[in-house]
Amino acid sequence: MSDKPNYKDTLNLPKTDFPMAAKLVENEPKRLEKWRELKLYERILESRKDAPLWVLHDGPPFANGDIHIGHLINKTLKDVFLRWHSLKGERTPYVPGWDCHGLPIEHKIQQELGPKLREMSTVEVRRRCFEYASKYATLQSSQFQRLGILGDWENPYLTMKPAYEASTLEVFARFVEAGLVYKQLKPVYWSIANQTALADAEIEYQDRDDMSIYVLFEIENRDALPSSLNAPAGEPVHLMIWTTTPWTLPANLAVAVAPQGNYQLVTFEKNGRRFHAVVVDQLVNRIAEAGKAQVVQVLGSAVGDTLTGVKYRHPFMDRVCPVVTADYVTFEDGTGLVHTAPGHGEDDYQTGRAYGLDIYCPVLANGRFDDTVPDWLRNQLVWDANEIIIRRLDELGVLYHQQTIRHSYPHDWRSKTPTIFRATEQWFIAVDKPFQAGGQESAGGSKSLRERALSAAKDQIRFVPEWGRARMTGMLESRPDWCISRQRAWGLPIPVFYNEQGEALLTPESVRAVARRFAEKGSDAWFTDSPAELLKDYDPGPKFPKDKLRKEKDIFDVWFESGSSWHAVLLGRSDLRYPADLYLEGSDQHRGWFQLSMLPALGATGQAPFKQVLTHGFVVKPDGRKVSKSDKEYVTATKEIETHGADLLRLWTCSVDYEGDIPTSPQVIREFGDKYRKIRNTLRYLLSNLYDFDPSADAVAEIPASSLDGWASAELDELIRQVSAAYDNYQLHRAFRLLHDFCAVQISAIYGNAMKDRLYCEKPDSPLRRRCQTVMHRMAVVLTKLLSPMLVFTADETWEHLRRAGEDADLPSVHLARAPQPAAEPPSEEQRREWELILKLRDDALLQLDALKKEAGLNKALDAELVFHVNDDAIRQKLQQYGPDLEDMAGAGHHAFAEASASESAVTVKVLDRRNDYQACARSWKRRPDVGQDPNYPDLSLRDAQAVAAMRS
RNA sequence: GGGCUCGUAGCUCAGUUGGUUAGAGCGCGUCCCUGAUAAGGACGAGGUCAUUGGUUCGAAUCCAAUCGGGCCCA
Repeated sequence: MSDKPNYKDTLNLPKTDFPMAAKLVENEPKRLEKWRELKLYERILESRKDAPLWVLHDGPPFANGDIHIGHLINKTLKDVFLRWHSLKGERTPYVPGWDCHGLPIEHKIQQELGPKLREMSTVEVRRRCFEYASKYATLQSSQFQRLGILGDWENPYLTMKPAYEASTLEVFARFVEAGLVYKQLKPVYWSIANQTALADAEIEYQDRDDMSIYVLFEIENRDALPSSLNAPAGEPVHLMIWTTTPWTLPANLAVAVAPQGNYQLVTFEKNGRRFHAVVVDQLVNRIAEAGKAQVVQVLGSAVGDTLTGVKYRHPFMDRVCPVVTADYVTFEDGTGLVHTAPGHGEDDYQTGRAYGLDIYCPVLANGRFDDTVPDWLRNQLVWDANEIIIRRLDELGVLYHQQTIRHSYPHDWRSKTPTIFRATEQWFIAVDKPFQAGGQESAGGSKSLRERALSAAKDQIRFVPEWGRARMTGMLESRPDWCISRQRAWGLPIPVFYNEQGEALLTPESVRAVARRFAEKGSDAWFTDSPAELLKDYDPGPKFPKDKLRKEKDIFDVWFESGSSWHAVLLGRSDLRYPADLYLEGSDQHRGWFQLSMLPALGATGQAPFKQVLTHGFVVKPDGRKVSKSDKEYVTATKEIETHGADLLRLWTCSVDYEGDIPTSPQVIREFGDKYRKIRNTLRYLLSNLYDFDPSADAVAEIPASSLDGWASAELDELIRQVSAAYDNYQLHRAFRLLHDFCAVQISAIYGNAMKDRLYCEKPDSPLRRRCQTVMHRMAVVLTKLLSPMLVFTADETWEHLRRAGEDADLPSVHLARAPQPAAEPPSEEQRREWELILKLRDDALLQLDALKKEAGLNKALDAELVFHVNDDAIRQKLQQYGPDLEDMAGAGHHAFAEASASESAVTVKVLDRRNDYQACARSWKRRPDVGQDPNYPDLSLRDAQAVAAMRS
């Protein structure tokens, strides 16, 4: 220690227990415990029980595995918006949910059971699935809670709960009532090995060698051919098609052409034999080459559209079929004419429906042909049929060419065998059939689901971002009827019964009868109870004797269940309301949950289930590409939370523009820690300078505008306005940046830095110091509140270290507080210009200080003096009101005024090195002319001398 | 292949109805402070606004095409 007088003890140096290191990982769980004891969620709702409701309806994640980064982003966004609305004083109940039924869980259980599966009953398998889903719903619940998501975690909704199942059936009953449910054949992936339908998720693509063939179909009505083809009189004319699945030819019911394609009638010669065939112009040469044939001549051409009306005779089935047009016809392979079998392909099926063709499928569940085909094919396995059919076509003289190709082909992922497309009976909801919604005559009259959905998307829903509307509209325009049946065990049974004649019993009341049973016993009842028990109080009439009924085997598409959540949750709970204010999910849900919630809601009530739809993008690697689990950039949500704490992950989520892709990696998140620390340290600095400040006793009522305090106060008001607007518009990254930059610039670089001298050196209760503390205290309160939706843990921690007054005084948590309001109207234009001038002078001074540092070794701004050259009395008087701000804003020791020369602008600042002119005050380190003027304290400036004297008296 | 969408400094973001040398914060570099100290401050270097071609007196901003991503389909 030096023997110079040490004045450090006489300073009001910052003091606080608020630690610099957050130790989030260690401390967050303790705070969760505090909230639990406080019953924070219930308490917040209670404190807003008469306030307007704001309802966000949670989309149910699948109850499978740990939460991942997408869940983290989704739930964080929901929580932040809920908390913002709560901060604004609204009542924001939040009921989380889980999607529990479905294939992934059923598969998992099947894998676990292995061969034992065959010995188990459906009910036993379903019980395992139930346990599995319960386990993961519980696990994810705890992980979400660890993230700080506030909600009714004691009473979440699960789609497999009996009450929920019954509610889903009620939605179905309304569809039945509206007359929109029907049954029809539709091709699905079919595993011959397991004799079962397969979902998309059960398909894996493997390379396979198949025989591809070019086949000639003879045209039946030659007079329908466009004359521009110049078909030669008296000779047969053919359509040439190409297929890699010869076994589907018996089910051929049409040939599709591209409506805008340019087709030619070509005379080919192969092995000395001539024939005329229609093919697309750009493939003529490739066809000739492939078949080692010559193009003798091109007879004529015609556009695809003009070929409709042409009919051809099937080469070995007794039928005549049409030429149709389809958009999916391409000219990359084949002939430009596509063999169409509506019972054996998705595209073919759509075309078949469009043209009113049969959905004909002569293939049985065991992969063998039925009796509707010629003798020579009957009972043949489709794979064997390939060769038989090719041989037959050759014999008939209509096989132009055959060659082996290797292509990627869908396989059953369990048996590893190739699948086929096979038409089976499925249940549908009609989207184009007009109906009366839910008995509400006023709700749109007699319109179809599609019309209602399009109209709702057009002008009844707000989309964030706005382009969601276009995306949803496009999907609604093109979507086919909704196929709601699945051939699975783990799901909600479709409550249909069949009598001995195979007629279906499906009425609103039969569905409701089953729903009542499910509400009591859960949907397992479908597998344990008899039809008579399931229909207990319902009389289906003489056509359907209860003791002779057979139960449907199909279950619902899980989307029908999650898409009915508005009914089970929003209408089913008294604390919520229908429709919801907001649905918020990833942008993939335009097709998924958003659309498939809208359809049931419109079908049952005529009203969309949400007023606003918000979507967020997906996580990608820093280079913008898709991430996979094996990438080093893959982020494991649970691991990141354990490493950095939830608040950091939450803040990071709020910092990115979620409308687009979200670049992420462990490194990105780690480096983001700087932003958190900046905010935390700024809060800590504010708190540390408020240790002796009691807002209810020490606050200064008037903050003069012409002061840094006035400027800072106005900046804070502006921050409140802008952050509030950003939250209201769901622009979290904007809110984050405003808050962060306010900490970094307004407080840390400018205001907080400038105020050090007076905070530390003025006597504790000096007006100047108290005025600054008044502003800083408001800053701390405002920042804590505005940050509280994002930094739920840190803001609450800050709250505890903050001495509070008024309505905030007794609140045990910041999450019970109300949003901050600006203290004053926005400043006048004139006032704004005045502050701009002050900050401009500050910038000038800092540049000069930097120059002096480099040129003269002036390292401490306190050794410098700012001299303001002013040639305007009004400006001088204005500046003088700023007092010590004029030196403190640049960290200088002293300031003075001087006359400006006429050539200079109204006011300029000159920075002077005063190391050889003034003494430095031993206490404030400010170098100024008044040091030593008080004989009792020869080493102090007057201000410091008075401060020390006051404290020692 | 189709629908929707994105592409501004190393990173995260601003850039209103087209108008002076394209901004901020962070990071980085250099330096300062040591009374916010595993903190704080100052200054500085970074961009052919994905590319190309149009419209215009003038375009990051409007139009078209191309390239490269993403989501959903096929």
